[in-house]
Amino acid sequence: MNNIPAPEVLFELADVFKVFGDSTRLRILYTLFDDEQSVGEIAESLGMEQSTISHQLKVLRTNKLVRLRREGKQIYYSLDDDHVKKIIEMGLDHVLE
Amino acid sequence: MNNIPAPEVLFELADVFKVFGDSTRLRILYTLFDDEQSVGEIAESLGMEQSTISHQLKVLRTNKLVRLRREGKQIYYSLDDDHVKKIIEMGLDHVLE
DNA sequence: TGAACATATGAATAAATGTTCATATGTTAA
DNA sequence: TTAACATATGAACATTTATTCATATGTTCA
Repeated sequence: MNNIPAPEVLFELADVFKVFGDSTRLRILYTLFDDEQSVGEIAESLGMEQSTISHQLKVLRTNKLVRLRREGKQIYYSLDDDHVKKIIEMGLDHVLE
Repeated sequence: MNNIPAPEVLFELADVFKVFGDSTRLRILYTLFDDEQSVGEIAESLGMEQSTISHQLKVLRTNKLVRLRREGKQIYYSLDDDHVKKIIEMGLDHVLE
């Protein structure tokens, strides 16, 4: 796996890491580590504007890091797959070493 | 591991991912996957300005993703540890899935 | 010492990005 | 249908960031 990936893959890869590269998005992801939460719950729990959370959830969604489920008026977000946790764990290992 | 890390850890974590979130830096890291390279070699191989590479190597160095070794006039850079490869592999898995 | 070379660095600029405010969209219940 | 609520979205603004150019620093060799 020593070759540089094709440009479009490389840009996608950079984009994925960019998504993890913001503390607000990391906090949102951590909030979803245990179980799904509605937009309002996340905003409340992080003490941030609903709008901010919504914008960032869109970024997370676009990059397939979270998925959503509608239930009545609320929309519940959850982590999309296990990569998310693993990537964060890897990063944390590096920071804490 | 369900708790949100302390703010300063969180910011560090975001910073690390930020470093991976740029295609130039990813290309530099890939260039170093096999073995060490001098600044000039990297610049040449990527077809970019020496100055650009030097600036980005500094970012990589600051975040402990690469280390350097001086040999005469040249400075050879190499990956600092295995986390680097692993983190990139994880990201790639996510992109390619 | 001085010339040649390799790398680093500072300032400037353009582009990307996170947050806020205001408002739109969509859902529920009366 | 309308009111109330939850979420999404667009525009604006401030901040961050990647690249370039010019130049400084540091090393080798004559």
